[in-house]
Amino acid sequence: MVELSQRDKKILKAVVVDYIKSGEPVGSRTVSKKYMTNLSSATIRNVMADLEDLGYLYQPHTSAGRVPTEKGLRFYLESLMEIEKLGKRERDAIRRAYLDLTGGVEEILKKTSQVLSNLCSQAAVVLWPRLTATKFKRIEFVRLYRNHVLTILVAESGIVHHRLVTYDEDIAQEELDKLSNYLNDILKDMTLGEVKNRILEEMKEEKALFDQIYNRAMQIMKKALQEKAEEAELYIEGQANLLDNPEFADIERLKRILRAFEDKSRLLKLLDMTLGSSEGVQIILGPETETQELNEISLVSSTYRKGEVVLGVVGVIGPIRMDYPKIVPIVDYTAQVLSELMENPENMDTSRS
Amino acid sequence: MVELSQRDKKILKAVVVDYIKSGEPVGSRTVSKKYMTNLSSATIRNVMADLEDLGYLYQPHTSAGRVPTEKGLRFYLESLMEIEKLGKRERDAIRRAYLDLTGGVEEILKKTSQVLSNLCSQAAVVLWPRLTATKFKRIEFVRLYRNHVLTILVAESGIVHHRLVTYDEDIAQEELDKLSNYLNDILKDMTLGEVKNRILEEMKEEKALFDQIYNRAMQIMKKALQEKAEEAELYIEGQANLLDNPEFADIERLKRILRAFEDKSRLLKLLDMTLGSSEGVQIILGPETETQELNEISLVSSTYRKGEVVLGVVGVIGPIRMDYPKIVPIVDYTAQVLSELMENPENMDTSRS
DNA sequence: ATTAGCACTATACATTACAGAGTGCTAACA
DNA sequence: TGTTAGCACTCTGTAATGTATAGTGCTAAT
Repeated sequence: MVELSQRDKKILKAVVVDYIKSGEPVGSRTVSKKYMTNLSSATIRNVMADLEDLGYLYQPHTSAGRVPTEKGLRFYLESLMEIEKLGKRERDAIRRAYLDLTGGVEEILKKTSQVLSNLCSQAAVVLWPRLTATKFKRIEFVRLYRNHVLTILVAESGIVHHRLVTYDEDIAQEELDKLSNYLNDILKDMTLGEVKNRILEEMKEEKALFDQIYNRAMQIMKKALQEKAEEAELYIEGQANLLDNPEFADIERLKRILRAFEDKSRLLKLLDMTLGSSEGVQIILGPETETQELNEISLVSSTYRKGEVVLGVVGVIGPIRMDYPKIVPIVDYTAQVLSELMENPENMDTSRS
Repeated sequence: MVELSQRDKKILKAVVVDYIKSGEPVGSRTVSKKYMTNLSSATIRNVMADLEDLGYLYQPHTSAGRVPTEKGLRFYLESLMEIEKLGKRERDAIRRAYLDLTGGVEEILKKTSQVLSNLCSQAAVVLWPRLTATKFKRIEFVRLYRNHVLTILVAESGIVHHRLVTYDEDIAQEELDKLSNYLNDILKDMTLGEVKNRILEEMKEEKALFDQIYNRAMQIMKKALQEKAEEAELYIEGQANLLDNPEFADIERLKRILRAFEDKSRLLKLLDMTLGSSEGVQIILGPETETQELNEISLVSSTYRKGEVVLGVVGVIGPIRMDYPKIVPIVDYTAQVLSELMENPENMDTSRS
């Protein structure tokens, strides 16, 4: 593998930057004039031919300029990109967006997706806090009708999960209240991950066989906690923004992408990939996922946290050609602000005054 | 206003039907050949010219065929359309879709939007049961942090509304439990509309000034019931289906429509219009709403009910040129099935066996 | 009242021509 | 030896042109 010289990198960078701006293949003349006035277009041409041989650039046809390949883009993202610094004005705009919210965490998350999609002029996506990461606050059982119990699970963050479970006996509301009281008592201050484990564990023990109340409580609770794969655990916002990108003028392409959005499971998988990652912004290029449907888009994302615990993911989805230097710091900062809000929800109110 | 002769109507109908099928202006020759073999194209031409003068048809340019105007379409829908009968196969398909659902009403509604968008190959929309129409089942208060109470309202249908309210005093969880117990007691068996009225009414009375528990309960309950205008009270499904319509090949048009969908308030208003309507399917053509954003689409909708009480609306959204004879009965039947399910949720389980 | 026939018109489509942008290569230059 | 000017070549996009097609309105004949 040949090392790129300083000059090669500079030219590669110029091509990527210009391509990101214009969306069109960039020729040697453009690079020479706009980015490297000390070199002639002929020289640039030679270098670009080399870069093409090395797989960083690609030529749509003989007499066209060059377009970065996935490899070229990735190299740019890793080593060449100069992230813009976020201006005070933008930082304020992001913070201010949260000021007049009165509702709970859901509202904050929804607002976040709006902020991101507006500021970046692309689609934005927000993955909800994972159940396992948040703390248990309260459980409530409501008998709706025969054999059917509505379970309402409240996380410490204020997020509410509810679920209708069936139980093979019909339990009166009075007894359900006892069960929930019991559970509220013993599950206090655990994370939902711990809750789940504990329940699975204790159901194995003999005690379950003899203590009916205990047994029922555990059974219902277990059902309440079952992850429903279909559940919409994410917001997508600003899909219409995607239409502003010239690369999506092609209807067929657009259709593929919108369909991918409707079936949220694929996106979930994508976002899950970034959940485990370390701090900071991550960029996933569509082709890297090897998922046909996401081939033409890319994701700029970051996790948000409460203290050290990763809760979820926020990100921006757009075409592979995105204005990364602008978007990366926005996602970064938004995720930070969101983490602060998660840490201390009362902030929101005090900052209003 | 001149009355249309039988023949005029037949020709108008032919134009509309053919236009709905093909999406292109239909000429006299086509009508003569495909729909009225007993008449020559010249005769048809004369009639069509008359229909144009009367405002039922419109000619994009001198040498093109005719396209129905809004007036023409409306006339067709009211008096000429022959609704197709829904085959047993389709009826079964709709019923079967609900069989394997385990969750509550939300899941049913979501499924409904999927069913409609699939069967009609357009976007589908489902308006949730209005708060006021459903019966109160239970209220729960959870203290999240200082001055912040999470209120959880369960309707008899199993729909859960939750909301974070602030209260100017910090109330301990023990007291909140008392308050909710009190409310659960006195609000039993009322509809949420009645609940709201009763609370507003009683807060005026003097009792509120003296009885602190009573007072607090009412205050918080009132806040919990406040309709949040922004709340997403509807599902939209199958937006990508719209891309299959040739009329939406134009990106600009598509953009306008997707933006209209993102701002749900406009759609809500549209659906509200049909809420008050009598039984059966209603069709609203975009231009009739006089809302710029909805100008190019139309809505086929029906209410769904529990007994005599109208709960919400289901519908199909597509281009003004839609296959109404096919879609109307689908919407109609789906709304019926949905009403049955609302009436008696246990149906779902029994039919599974 | 209906229709055949004809002149007329607008669109859609294919063909052609041409300008523009870009390349690779060669030869000259510092 | 690295850089550059110059030139022939290639591909695309666009504008201009001609032609086929589908449709109309009108008139005169049935």
